[in-house]
Amino acid sequence: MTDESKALESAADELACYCRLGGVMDLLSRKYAMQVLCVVNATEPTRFRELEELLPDASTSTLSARLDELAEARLLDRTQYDEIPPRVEYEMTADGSELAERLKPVLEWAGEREGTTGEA
Amino acid sequence: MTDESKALESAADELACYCRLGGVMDLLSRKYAMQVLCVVNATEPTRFRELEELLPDASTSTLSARLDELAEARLLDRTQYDEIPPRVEYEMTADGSELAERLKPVLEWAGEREGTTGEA
DNA sequence: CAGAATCCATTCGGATACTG
DNA sequence: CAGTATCCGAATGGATTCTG
Repeated sequence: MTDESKALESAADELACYCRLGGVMDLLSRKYAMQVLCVVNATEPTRFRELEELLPDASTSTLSARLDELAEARLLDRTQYDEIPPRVEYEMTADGSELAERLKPVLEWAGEREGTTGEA
Repeated sequence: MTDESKALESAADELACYCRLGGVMDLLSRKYAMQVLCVVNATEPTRFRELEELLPDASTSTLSARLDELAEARLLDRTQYDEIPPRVEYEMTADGSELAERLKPVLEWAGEREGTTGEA
């Protein structure tokens, strides 16, 4: 088998996959989901308050929802310390970390593009 | 300056960016947007019909909407040939292609994860 | 501090039908 | 073939208020 046909085959495999990404992609498509992942990945252990400061446009409830979803999907871990005042920390799971690394180039691209394109 | 402090600085830069990704991320967060980008990137020039076959879960109107948005954001180009029957082809712009390449690892990860995680 | 709960406007996306 | 137009229910996210 030639390299070329191998390349074609793997392209076909990828394509076949693209139609069945369901669950995870829906999760990632929710507002700030990718940002949350990358911010936690870059600052872990991360507290709720930090997240709010780093993503000021996101509302408390949205952030909270995203955190729950990502934790339930085992992309990140939530650890609660019963102190006063209460403290909660979020950290990446191995899976979440892997995803965040792959997400980074995308968000960086998005960051560079801001302002680059003249948008009305 | 040490490598370490450089790393910290760039981490800070990245973080500062994550709060201002607005527009593009909203675009990418719409349903099937990332898939469309990657499918076109892998099959260009791509016709509407192909897209529908490769992403059968997406409705005509959703696909159409996504294509419009991505074209308007100059992530892909739309070329219309006035033949009978009509033919339209979508291709990546340089920008879109760059993004699609960065998106690929993410979608691949998503593909591998399907079935891997016991989801109800 | 770290959310949970509630309420609501808006958006999104699917189905369907129609067009050049 | 390649959409567009319309309609509508479902889901989403923001604001606000309250709690352990």
